[in-house]
Amino acid sequence: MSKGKYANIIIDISHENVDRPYTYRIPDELRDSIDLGTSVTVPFGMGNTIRKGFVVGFSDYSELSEDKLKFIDSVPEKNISLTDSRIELAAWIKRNYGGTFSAALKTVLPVKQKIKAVVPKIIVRQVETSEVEKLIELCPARSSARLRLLNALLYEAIIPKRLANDKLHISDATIVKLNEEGVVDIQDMPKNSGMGQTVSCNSLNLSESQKNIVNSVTADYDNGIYNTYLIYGITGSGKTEVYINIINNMLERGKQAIVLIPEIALTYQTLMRFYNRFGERVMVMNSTLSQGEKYECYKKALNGEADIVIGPRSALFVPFKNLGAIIIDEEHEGTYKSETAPKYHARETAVEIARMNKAVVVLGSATPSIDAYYKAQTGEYKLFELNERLTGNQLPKVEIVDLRNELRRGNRSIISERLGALLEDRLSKGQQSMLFINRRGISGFISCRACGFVVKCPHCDVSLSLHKNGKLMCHYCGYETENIKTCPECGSKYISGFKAGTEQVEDMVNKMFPTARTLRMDADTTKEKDSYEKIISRFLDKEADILIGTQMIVKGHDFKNVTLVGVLAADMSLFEADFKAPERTFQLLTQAAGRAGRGDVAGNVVIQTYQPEHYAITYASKHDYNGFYDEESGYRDLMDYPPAGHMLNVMVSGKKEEEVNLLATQMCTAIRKYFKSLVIGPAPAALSRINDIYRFVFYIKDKNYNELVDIKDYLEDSLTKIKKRTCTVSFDFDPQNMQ
DNA sequence: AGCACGCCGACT
DNA sequence: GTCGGCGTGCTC
Repeated sequence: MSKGKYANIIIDISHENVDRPYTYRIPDELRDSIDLGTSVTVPFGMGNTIRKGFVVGFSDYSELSEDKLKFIDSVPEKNISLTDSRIELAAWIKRNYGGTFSAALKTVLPVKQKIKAVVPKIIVRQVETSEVEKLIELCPARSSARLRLLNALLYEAIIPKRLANDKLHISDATIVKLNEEGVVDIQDMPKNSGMGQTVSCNSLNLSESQKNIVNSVTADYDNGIYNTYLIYGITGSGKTEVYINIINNMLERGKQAIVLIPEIALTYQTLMRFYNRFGERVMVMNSTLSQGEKYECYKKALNGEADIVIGPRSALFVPFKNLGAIIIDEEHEGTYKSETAPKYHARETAVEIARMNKAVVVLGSATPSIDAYYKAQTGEYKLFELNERLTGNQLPKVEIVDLRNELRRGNRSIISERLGALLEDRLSKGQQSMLFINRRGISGFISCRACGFVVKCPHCDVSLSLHKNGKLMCHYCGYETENIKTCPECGSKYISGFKAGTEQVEDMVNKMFPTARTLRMDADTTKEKDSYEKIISRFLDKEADILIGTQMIVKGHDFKNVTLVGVLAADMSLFEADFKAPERTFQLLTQAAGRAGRGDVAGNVVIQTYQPEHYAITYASKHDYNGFYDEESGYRDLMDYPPAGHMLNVMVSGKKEEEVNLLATQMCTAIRKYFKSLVIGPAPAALSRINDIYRFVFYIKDKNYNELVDIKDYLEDSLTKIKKRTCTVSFDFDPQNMQ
């Protein structure tokens, strides 16, 4: 980006009221030392208080007249302080994932929300109550707020400031006045006590292969080698214990660690294992944490009050001073990719943060993402395997049921004869079952219930979606064709979109087994706070025989009494309009299968599908990750899909359809003219209109990621040259879901 | 966050 | 009228 006449500066005040760029004039003598991300000091506010700020952009003209703009005050000596490294990180995120600089800054730095106090303060009474009584008598009747506070101080020697502000409606001005008079003192809320007991290392009962991982990682670290490691370990092979021991070694070296977990998988048990080992040195962040509470976590990290943070994607940005390791559990999970701009991937960002801080990254999964395993194959990551179950129990028996045969035999229900028989058997034995209905990709693909044929795009090899206009459409390239009434393969008229929800399944089960007690878990039944945990614990307490649910039932939980898992329509996720569909299907099926027989009794898994010969399903049924990887990565290579190549998804949205379409088309034309990367589209997005905002997407493919970054920079730069812009443009690198 | 503006009740 | 507390809104 070229330097303009003015600098856009974000003021370093973590408060949303001032969280926007301000335009400043650049003094000539400072012009050379000012760049994107430079920290500067500027006069701010009516009193022209000198404050710190960050340069987040340049512009040539301003909406305000020039005489109203102030000059940048100075550029302080460039010290590599923590904030600077955060800016560097924000710059990296902005460069690699697009979006605004302030959005990147905001992902990296916590912003204080409206009501939340950043530092909880307390008001401490400094005088005797008799003195307070005198002050109340002397208090003029107009000083109502002062009176309220004094009255409260008669009863309480210490009042949390937030309570005084919110509940007693006393503004800071009143409190400050009383403070100046020496009546009260304003102090920080005291910390919870008892911090920092050290925990001795006891890696006693690690298996040989577990020890090997811990020792190699630690030895590398001690030799100044900061690698990224991928632990491919089947469910129950003890990955958590490996993480704990690596972290422990880091703590012994005075380093800190970040542990990322997919939101839903942070179970009470996992948490307690960390607490038992590391006590109060552990901070937990969950997704329900407010910005203010996140800010508290960041502060604790800066003050050295904690050494370990466990949390979702955003925990990555906890600013430890001596970061030693970043652990990413269930590395393959889609939640590690941000859905809002900047759409960063936690895995790649973790690797970058580790590089900046000289730390190691440890990834773990029972079904590694193709991306990560690919990098392990090329040597970019170091691979470890854990392939024995510590408890020694066997993997469950997996059967595939061909739903096309069920239809032929006249069974139109969603539950096959075989699954029905097994359910009955488990009910009679008092054992529990889980029915998993794969809701992913439910939107729109057309398949034949007689032969399993799926209508696909002739150019992109993804399934076509049924549009409201009654036509079938490809969301990659915009290819369009008429909907079909009969199957072109077998002539059956049972060709349509697949419709089945958890509710219908529950009704069906209740009809088939009137005595069975069922529990349902899906987006509807888990809306309320804690309802997810409630359903899980009710099922653990054997309050139900059958748990029916969407993907959320197959993540992470150990149900000792479950001996049967039924996957109702495995291929649903297989044909969503997305090249990652087979990968996700394989992962889901493997996880679902892993839920059966975790106790002493061997389990059964029934996978119902219209596509029994699809490689994602056959390899999952054989517990064969490597077989699946070989086939899938070969396919990605062939199509230049990630990780073999890279993709950039550009979404253009705006109120007027023609304008959006025009801009998207112009952008595509320009890229085709100036770059040699392959451009696909534009096409209307899968959700082509949301709240009367029209959305068009196009894709750019290239072997070289940086080529895509250049295209993004080019597009962003040309966008700033458009005077009146009515459309917004957002970027998604190597998208998790196609739009 | 922190400063000033202006509203409003109270006192001269 | 004038003084001063206290909430509100703005800061390039």
